[in-house]
Amino acid sequence: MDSAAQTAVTPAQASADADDRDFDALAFDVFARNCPSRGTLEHVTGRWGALTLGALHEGSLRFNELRRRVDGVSEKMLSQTLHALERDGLVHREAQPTNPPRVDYTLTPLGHEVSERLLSLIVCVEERMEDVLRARARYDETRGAR
Amino acid sequence: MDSAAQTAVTPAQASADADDRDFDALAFDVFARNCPSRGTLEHVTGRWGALTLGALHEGSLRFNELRRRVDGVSEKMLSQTLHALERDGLVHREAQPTNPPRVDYTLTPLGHEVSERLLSLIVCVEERMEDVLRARARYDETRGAR
DNA sequence: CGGGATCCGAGACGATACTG
DNA sequence: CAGTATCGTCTCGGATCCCG
Repeated sequence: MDSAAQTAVTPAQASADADDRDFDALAFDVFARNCPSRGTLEHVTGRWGALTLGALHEGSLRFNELRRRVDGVSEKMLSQTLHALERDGLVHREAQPTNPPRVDYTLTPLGHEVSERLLSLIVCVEERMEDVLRARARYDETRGAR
Repeated sequence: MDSAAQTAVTPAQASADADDRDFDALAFDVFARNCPSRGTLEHVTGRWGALTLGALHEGSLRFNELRRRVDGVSEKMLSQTLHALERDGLVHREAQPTNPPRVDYTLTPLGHEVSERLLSLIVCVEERMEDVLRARARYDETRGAR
């Protein structure tokens, strides 16, 4: 696999002392303001994106099944979220022209890779939630609950 | 049946109608609307939370170092983000009463665990960014760019 | 059932100014 | 340097109505 985003560097210009920037060999640096990966990361980690991917990680789901699983999401936001994820190639949409209409949403292989990491994070947060709650109580006590 | 009635249940988790949830034994289900873990997850995965934790994963940083590392963040949002993360017990703030003032932000052990998973996700997205961009181009082409 | 279109309020966000 | 306070903008997101 070649990296298409790699910029050709002339030997004359490639001064070996690029010491100001510890380049980590990544073509897409999410820390840079204009990097497209920041947008995708926000789709993935956004309020509804994360939960949607998490729900689909268990298997294919239909629109209203997703709505029920992701408690509290509105039709609009779910639709919007699914569009963004589909556009980014993380979710596959399969519509069947039956009546009543039936549409299944599934993770793509790429989406599965991402959601696996995401789930790991979600589970980690869930498991450590008691620590978080204790830290919050301590913080609020010290600061007078702001 | 694993319904161990004695599993450590915190007083904070009061709403428990567990008749419909059979898939796991997690006390804090992020898919539930009122679960506090959802808030913490949003702090962690939010636009600035994720990048802040990612930046701190490499080591302790000062306020303005963070500002420079997390490209594009405003003082206000960085401050706000750090407060939320500190309150959740993910970031430790250490102020030294020197002149000029010096404040270091460090990940707590818990924060480190979380940021490790987060970084895994971030790196995954960065590495697969070319696939994402290709998927987007295909999507936009098919749909006529919306 | 599976959505799209529209309205509108709340909160996120950035720029600026000010403090210690 | 390390923030807080205030203000204006602008997006997010829910409610509602509508369609195939």
